[in-house]
Amino acid sequence: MKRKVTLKQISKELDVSISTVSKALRNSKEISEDTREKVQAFAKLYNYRPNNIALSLKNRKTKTIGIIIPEIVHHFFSKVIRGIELVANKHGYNVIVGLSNESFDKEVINMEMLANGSIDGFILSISKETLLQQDYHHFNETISQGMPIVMFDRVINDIKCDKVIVDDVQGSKKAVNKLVENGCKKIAIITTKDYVSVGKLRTQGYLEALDENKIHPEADLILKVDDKLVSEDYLDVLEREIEHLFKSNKKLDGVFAVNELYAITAMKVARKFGKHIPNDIQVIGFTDGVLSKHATPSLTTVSQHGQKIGEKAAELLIHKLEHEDEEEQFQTVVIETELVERESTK
Amino acid sequence: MKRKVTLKQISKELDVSISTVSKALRNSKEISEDTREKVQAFAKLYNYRPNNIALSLKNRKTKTIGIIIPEIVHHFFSKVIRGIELVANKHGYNVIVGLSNESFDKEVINMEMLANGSIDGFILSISKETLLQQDYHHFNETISQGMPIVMFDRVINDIKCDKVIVDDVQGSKKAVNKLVENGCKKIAIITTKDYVSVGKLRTQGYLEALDENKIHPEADLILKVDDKLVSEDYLDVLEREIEHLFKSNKKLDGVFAVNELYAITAMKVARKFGKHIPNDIQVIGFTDGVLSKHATPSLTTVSQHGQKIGEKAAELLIHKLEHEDEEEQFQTVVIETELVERESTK
DNA sequence: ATTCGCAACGAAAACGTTTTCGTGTTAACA
DNA sequence: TGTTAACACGAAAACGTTTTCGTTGCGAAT
Repeated sequence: MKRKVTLKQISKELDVSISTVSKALRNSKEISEDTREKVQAFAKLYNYRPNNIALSLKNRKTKTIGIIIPEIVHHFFSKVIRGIELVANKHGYNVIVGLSNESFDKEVINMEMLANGSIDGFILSISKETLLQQDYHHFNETISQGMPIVMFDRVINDIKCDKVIVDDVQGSKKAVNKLVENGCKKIAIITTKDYVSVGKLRTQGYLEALDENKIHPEADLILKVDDKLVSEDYLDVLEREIEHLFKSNKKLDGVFAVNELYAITAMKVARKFGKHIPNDIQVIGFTDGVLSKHATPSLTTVSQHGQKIGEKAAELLIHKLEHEDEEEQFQTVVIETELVERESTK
Repeated sequence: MKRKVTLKQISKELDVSISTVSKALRNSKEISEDTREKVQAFAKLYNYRPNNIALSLKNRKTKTIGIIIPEIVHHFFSKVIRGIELVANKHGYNVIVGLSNESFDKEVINMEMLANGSIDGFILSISKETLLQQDYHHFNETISQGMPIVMFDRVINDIKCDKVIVDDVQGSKKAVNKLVENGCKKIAIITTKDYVSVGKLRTQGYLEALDENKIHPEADLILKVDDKLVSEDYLDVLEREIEHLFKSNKKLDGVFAVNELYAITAMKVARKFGKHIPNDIQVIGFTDGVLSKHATPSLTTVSQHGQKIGEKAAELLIHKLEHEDEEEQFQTVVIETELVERESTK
């Protein structure tokens, strides 16, 4: 087992100083061609690679991006990571991942672990618990220590950082408008409680679209599911609530669900009630995951372009990291959604 | 913007030496209670946290695990990551993720990036291209430099490292036996080309199970899909090949697919041919993902327990890292599969 | 003969820790 | 009074780099 070779070892071996070795390897003109070749040959032979940690310490840059997300077993988030990793790697950055598991404490702990020198900046999406408690001190603290943050998807407006979001309102309007175009008269929305910012915005889009189409919103058609507790029987609860929605609205002919799972479950319930999709009821979801593509019938969705979100977030962060001199100003980039039509609509 | 405070700054501020500050913070008995309290109060006030990079350099340990996987937008791999992250965090480790995207070059580059001091050890699953080329020098080199590796799922036998695998053969036998028990006479397998080790093993399990049940294998019933090129029309090709399988085997009544996508597609084709699932044809997949759970009909699968695989891999690696003195010996842990029965079988 | 400039290299600081090994002061003891 | 031991602290090395600032030797110019 041959340990990694260092400058010091090379210098000892060749009987020159450490500085000479370092300079020779970086092709400094200070060093004679003779010794330069000698050093480089030796380094190549022993497969010398500068130690990243030492470089990080010296440069006070780690070339590493920290990602904090609520959950990784999730199509949207993994797509975002892929996007981040793609552009990060292109710029010579690595990516370190922390999972909050939707918990405030884990979010804080993970951030503290990484903020102490391990990374140059954060890309994150806020956990539900944090959104609920509205305690954002950890974000503000890391920012005030000079570490930039880029938030995506689940963001908070009054935090001084770049943001990448989806045009949730517009996306929802596209969906609802489609349903209206396709002849739906009674359109329900299955959404989350309002503390989840994206849920709130999508609900808003739904309401605006109804308004623009001169349709009166009905409280009965708005189902706000509480997904605070991800318990074992979560799916059952969800299904029961949707069943209740169907029962109390016999004439329901359109459903807009703010995520894939809600949409799939709605289709399941519809089938249970003997409704044909899309003839009796049309369904549109949000987030373009595997489920939507491979469900039967396949699901029309508002696609979020997770990978593009990740790419943009990484670009923003890296730009900030490599242009620290520029005056501070934060932007919010909106990634366009796209309505992907499949079999669950006419 | 207040930069992170260091020992040196504290020492200057309180007019003591750096050593005194360090010792005071670590509650050394060398330091008088007086100065200890003074230092700790000051440190708390300024929210002092030791710099991870400096610690890494000093201790020659980063407390970070490098993960290299072919793809992150994949239920199985993200579950594994979740498992790794879980136990890594419990032991105070962080997790840094590199994606090979099934490419040999990216795998090598990613490993080199991380191997130069950034991490203490690797957990990885080998890319298809690497498996195809059979070039394993990068694994052997990192190992010979004293950096431990744990491989999971897609592994190579003759590399000196710990491995965590699924009992692919047994799992497949469970599936096929189930189909036989349920009365299937003509059972097909949809699998990958043999260079994907798990595909090969699952095919082997299929054949063994047939043999044990005194069923003659038929070449026509074995469909080996080439997933080397993940092209645009990959799905179409897959579908056509499966259609061909169905056409040339009219009496087909059981399908065992080595992954979720193949299984789902098989069900789709079956429906196209007017076959009812599970009455006419029963289908079993491998890997327990979202698709299986939420498809209609929901899919009976051989569950791999991705999270458990990740947990075990992390345990093995961390044990090796924290007991470097122990004599080298490598183990291969087999994670049991489990047949999860759903609607696609009787 | 003295100065100058250049080529080629080395010493040392710095990044932020921890730890080993002094060192000076004081109090107790012979 | 002189020795010793405990106490409280500081200096310095080490981890592996890069970079600034010497320093040396030597040929050329004055």
